[in-house]
Amino acid sequence: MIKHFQSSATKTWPIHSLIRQTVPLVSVPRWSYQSEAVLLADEGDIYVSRPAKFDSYAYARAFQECINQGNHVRGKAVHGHSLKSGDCLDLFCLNILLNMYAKFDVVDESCKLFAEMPTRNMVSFVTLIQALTKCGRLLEASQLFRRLHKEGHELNQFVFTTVLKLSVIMELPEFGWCVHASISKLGHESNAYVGAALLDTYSFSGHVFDAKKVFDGIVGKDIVAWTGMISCYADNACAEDALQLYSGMIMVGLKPNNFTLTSLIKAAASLSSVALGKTLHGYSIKTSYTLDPYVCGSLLDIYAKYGDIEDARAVFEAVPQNDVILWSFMIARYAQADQNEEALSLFRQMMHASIEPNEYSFSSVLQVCANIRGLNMGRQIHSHVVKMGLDSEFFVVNALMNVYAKCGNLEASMEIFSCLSNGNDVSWNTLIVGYTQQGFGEDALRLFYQMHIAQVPKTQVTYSSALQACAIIASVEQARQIHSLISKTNLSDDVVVSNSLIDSYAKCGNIKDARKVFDAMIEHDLISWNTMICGYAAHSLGNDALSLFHQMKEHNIKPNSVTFVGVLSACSNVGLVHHGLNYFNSMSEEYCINPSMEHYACMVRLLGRSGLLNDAMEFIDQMPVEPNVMVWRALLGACLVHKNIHLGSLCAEKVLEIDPQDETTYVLMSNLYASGRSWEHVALVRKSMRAKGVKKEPGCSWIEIQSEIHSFCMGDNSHPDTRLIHAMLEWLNVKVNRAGYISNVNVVLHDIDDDQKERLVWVHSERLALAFGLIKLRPGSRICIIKNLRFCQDCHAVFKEISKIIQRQITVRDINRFHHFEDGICSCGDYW
DNA sequence: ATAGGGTTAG
Repeated sequence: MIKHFQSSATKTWPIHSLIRQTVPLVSVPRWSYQSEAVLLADEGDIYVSRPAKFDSYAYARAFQECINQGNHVRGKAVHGHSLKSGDCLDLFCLNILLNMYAKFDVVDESCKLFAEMPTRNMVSFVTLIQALTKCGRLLEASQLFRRLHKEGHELNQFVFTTVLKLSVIMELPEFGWCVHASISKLGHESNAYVGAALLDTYSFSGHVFDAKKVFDGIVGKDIVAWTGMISCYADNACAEDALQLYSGMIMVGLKPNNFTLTSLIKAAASLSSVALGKTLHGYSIKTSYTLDPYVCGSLLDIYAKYGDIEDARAVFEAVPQNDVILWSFMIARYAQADQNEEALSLFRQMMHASIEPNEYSFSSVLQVCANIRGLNMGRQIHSHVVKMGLDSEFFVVNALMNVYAKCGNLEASMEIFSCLSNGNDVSWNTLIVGYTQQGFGEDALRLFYQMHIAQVPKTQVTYSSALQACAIIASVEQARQIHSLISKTNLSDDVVVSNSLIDSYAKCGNIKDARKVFDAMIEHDLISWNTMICGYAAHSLGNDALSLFHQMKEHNIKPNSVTFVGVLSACSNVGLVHHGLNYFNSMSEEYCINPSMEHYACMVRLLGRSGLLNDAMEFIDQMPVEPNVMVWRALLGACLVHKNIHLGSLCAEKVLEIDPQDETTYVLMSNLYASGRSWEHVALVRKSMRAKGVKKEPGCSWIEIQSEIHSFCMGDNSHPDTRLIHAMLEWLNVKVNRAGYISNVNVVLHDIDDDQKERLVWVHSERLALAFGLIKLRPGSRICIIKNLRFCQDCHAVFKEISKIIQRQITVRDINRFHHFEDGICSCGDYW
């Protein structure tokens, strides 16, 4: 009550008149006290009764004060008063008002004012152009510049810096270069402000040499000019020049500021010199520039990319954590390093600190959801994103699509995609990669062709995932079509795309075409060599794989872990036990590569297949790590080939101890018992499978006829040509039997009479596919069949016979490898 | 008196 009274009492006293009196006494700088017009606005209507006439200068002071204080409401009130009182505002004052509305982000108000102004000068134009540039209305800004030019206003340094900045933001450096001509003509080139802006234009378009010419021409180079040139070098892969220029700058006695440090750290990053980064970090700490978010950001960048992510974390912890960019950056790096828990915990902390996540934070945390296949968390964040209105942000949308795709919910991913008004290449790619990774090769390829028809530009990612899709369904025809599309683009020499082509041809059964692509490549990376070596290994071309491995070493390419998986499995496919052991030992001795489970499994397979079952067992005993399912299963496979029931059941026990649901093991075990005709054991295995709810995946094979995939399941009669197929099978049966072949019906799991068993194997999916291929494909051409499981033993033997009888090459890709049949022999040497 | 230059993340 009292307070209120006192305040209203003060109000009745005209303070501004008091201030006017005090000014001469205490000589405060002119602009530091409140102007009368501001007070007038604050006091409101009280002064309306008192006729207060203000001149334009008073209003100008008032507006400027409101700008400085960021007081939006007051600014508007003062403007309102001037309109009501009819006080005149001259051009000078109106320009400040233009600027005020621009600063308060009400550019529409600025535009309105600009249109209503009785006259305008160059300052009015410059102010509005800047305002429009800042809020992204670039077209209007450039039109305004044209008008300024047409109306014949003077072109001074301010105009030039403004329009140069516009040219960079519009990504039209050519526009900036045209302006350069006028700048030179008017002699503004040597001005430090104009020079720095010009420098930026050239730097942006990568014209380092022209930038340097501008820099050299600047008279009285200040820290901004030096920093501009340093940053130009740093941005355009001339890090050494950046550092050299920096020492020149030190020599003329200038000290780096936060801008300079940011560019220098960036240069250090492009040299991947963490040591230099650390020196600059030290200097930044001394000068407190680490408090600058930009300096901090570039330090985070260099540590996370080339050093230790924990160093980056330390930088992050040492600064005030109120910058969403730094948070997002840390989260993104953790997500990329697959440190998902850390990324999530930071995201939670950020929310807790009431820092509003932006599109970057959301896309990073969504990447975490994709990494950990966290569908529920992804959904939660999705709704959060929608609430914040960020669901149309490009990166966020693609990250969301990626989460759903990675979690196997391709429908949801597709739904987001179909809601996009214009899906760009990344969203198409996300979808194609999603379908490919979930194993839906046909859907992925359908999308690829839709993308092609929609004329969306295709990238490295598009082609490699489409080729991967071809590999899944083993469609060599479509791989060829995509290959011819690629050869018409500038990606035909791309290493990643070429590597995908090699892999795709190899997986489609066409190892010769794979090699052609390999030979045609201008340069090979480690992946090219690995892909080719592993391709040869899968095709049992062990000697080709090993000779390529030696060529690789001659080219001084250092093999990695994957190379040795290829090399060792090549040895195991062709039974090179001695070589294999040598390569295995050289891995750790020569190349410092620790053997992984895959390498151990390769070795067990190598020893086991060659009949050295005891050596294989000994090898397992000597492993420094606990063997996993893969290793035991490798030995079990060898036991099956060599019919060692005792060791085989031991292996099976080991596998089922680790993974009681491993269906392959049950199948292998029943095959093993069946081969020894111990039907009670087979029955036990089947019982145990039923008890544990393990089901045998149905055998399925497919074959491509004129770019169309035909698939067959065991005993499948659903194909329209089923009658023809069965007639063909009957014919083959007679032919094979006449050739003296006796069916190895052990492989059938059921305890039924041999006649029935034989009928059962004659409807195995691989035989159906083969019969269909024989009907449909050109006589004499190679037949290529894909199977989802391991090749059946009996079918394998029959395929060998058939290849001899009909004198045709047959290729079968099973879950592990390729089998090339020719004239009664299989490339696998009957070990698989 | 009013307008201007350079630096961080996919």
